[in-house]
Amino acid sequence: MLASCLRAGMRGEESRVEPREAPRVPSGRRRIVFSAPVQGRHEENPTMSDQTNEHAVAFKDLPPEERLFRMRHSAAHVLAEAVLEMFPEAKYAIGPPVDNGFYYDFDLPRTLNPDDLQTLEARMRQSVKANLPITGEQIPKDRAREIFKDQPYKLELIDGIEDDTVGHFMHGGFEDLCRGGHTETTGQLGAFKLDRVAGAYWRGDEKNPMLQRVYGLLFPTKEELAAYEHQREEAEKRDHRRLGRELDLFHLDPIAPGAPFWHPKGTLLYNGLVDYMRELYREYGYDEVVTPQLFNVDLWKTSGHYQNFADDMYMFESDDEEIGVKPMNCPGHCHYFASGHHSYRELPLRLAEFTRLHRNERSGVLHGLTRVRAFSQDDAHIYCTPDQFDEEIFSVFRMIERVYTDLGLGEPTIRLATRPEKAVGSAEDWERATELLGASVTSAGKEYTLAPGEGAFYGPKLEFHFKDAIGRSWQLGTVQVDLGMPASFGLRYIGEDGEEHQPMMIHRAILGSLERFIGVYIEHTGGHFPLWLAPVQAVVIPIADRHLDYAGTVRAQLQARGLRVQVDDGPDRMGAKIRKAQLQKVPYMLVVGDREQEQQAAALRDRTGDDLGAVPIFQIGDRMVDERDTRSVQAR
RNA sequence: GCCGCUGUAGCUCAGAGGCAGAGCAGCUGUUUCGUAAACAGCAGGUCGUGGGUUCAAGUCCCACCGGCGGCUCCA
Repeated sequence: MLASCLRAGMRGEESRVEPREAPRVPSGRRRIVFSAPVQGRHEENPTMSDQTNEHAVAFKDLPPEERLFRMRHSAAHVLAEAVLEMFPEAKYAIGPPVDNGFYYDFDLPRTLNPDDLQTLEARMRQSVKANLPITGEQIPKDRAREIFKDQPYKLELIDGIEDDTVGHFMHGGFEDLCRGGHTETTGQLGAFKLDRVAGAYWRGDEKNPMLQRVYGLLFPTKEELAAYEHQREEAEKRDHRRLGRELDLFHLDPIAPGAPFWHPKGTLLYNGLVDYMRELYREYGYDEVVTPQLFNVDLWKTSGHYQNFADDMYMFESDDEEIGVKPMNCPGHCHYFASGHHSYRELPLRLAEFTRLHRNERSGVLHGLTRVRAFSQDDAHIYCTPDQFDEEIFSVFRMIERVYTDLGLGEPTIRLATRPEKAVGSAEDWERATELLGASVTSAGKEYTLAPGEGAFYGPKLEFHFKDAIGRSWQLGTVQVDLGMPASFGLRYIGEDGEEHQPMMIHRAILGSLERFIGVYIEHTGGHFPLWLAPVQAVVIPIADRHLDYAGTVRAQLQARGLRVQVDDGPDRMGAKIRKAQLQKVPYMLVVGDREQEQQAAALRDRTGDDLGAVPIFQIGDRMVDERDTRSVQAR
């Protein structure tokens, strides 16, 4: 059964949509990519007809996504033309279309500044105005080598192409090595704008020289370009670093790079999520443990982390021992497992841990809460028999679904990450484990796409990605099979047959790093947390000082029901207090004046601005308790 | 770590060789107010740090440290 499901699942690869030539989708900040309309063509080995019949179908008759792809691709050429004109000695590398636009990489005699972008953009507009025809043909490699004899990057690209001929595209006096996909003329570029210049390693390898990458934005119309820029501004308003400060949730300081200071309100949010996960752990049969922070490096040598990640671990000497601060929980959990005898009756054993992890991330990658050096995870390791494997994976799927629903995250998309270059275990084990994971996804009625070579060193993994409120995709949970540690830690259990067996081991996290999750969740909700997670659930706003006592009574009544309620007893007028609460995104405002005091009520207002009229306090309490206990995902 | 940009009050920003500024936030006082900002006053700074040029340096130069945007990495 698994095998047939497996084949079905593997087909997911074909439907995978990725920007061609674009960097792999990504990481850290780059994980946040606005969803792209660019659809997949065949990236590798385009057929001859693709190129010789470049303009066989009129540009205007192409599907819109193909037109956009070509506009962006041609814009990259026009950019390179402008750069070569500005710097005749420039070496040009690659210039693909990407989400939202295009880029081109150059090796230049000096660094570009923002004024240069203006100049280049003006020069590009001249090419657009000239409306030059873009022509392409297949030429023999030898001729291409002659044409690009002064262009080392192009020569390297030519060497890497397997065919006997390569694509050659021209417009005006500009020529480029290119597999094609272009507009008919330079006048068909739509609305574009040079965006920024950034460094990028040649072929993405940090051992190679760093080139200057010029990014451009490009959309079919001015309106769409403006809409994208507007969306980017909106995204900035949701930036968790900004909201973290505005909502008084956390701060970062150079005194502890990459280690957030959680403020009281942020801590409520943090602990709210931890409490929630603990509740699920009880329901799903997990056992929580607390293992050490500091281990003799022997542990990390056994697990393989020392060999694979020593540079990213904090290490120091103490009492002539070499100590490594824990970057992951799994070796500690394996050590716990190995410390006792286990019967098959104890399996599956699901060990969860929330304690703090430290990873010495390189300074350049740190980013708010989404890339930190100190964090904790809703991390767990499942030790089970081979028979139990499927059910354990399904159980994790159910839990993920539950969490996504409760948090209002919608349906995740799944990627299956396969064997990386640095890996433990045999190729056969990898293949088997990868198949198992893929099959479990399809038999759970879900689909996945492949992420070749992106697995952990100890095993293949499933990644769960969710799309946030403004269309950006984020990786959250993972499920991984471990092919190394059960053996390297000598894990054994006694089976029904009385013999020793090696358990299977599954790593899984649902929210992943709590820090990162909260960062993502802040941006997803724009700070409008559901009531059960809101640090302050209601603010009581007295109209005049004579209502202060009554406001205090209201707060006490609600606090008695376990609600987090504050009274705004400051000197502001009511309107200002409402504004303040609104900006703090407090779910409910309870305005109390003479009339409300009379009726033991409050004028209820929610953060969408709706006035819900005078409501008796006990009813407000009922409403809030219900909203909290059902974990209602309130409208924003 | 690498490339580029950037660093002035808690926050957002102006000042670009010649006395360190504004708005918001904060504090004090007046106002006691009916659904997104009452009014007045006060306080707030080694202009990221260190060095240099200059009669004079937020301002020019160098180094370092943060931050931002990319690249690389992400167990």
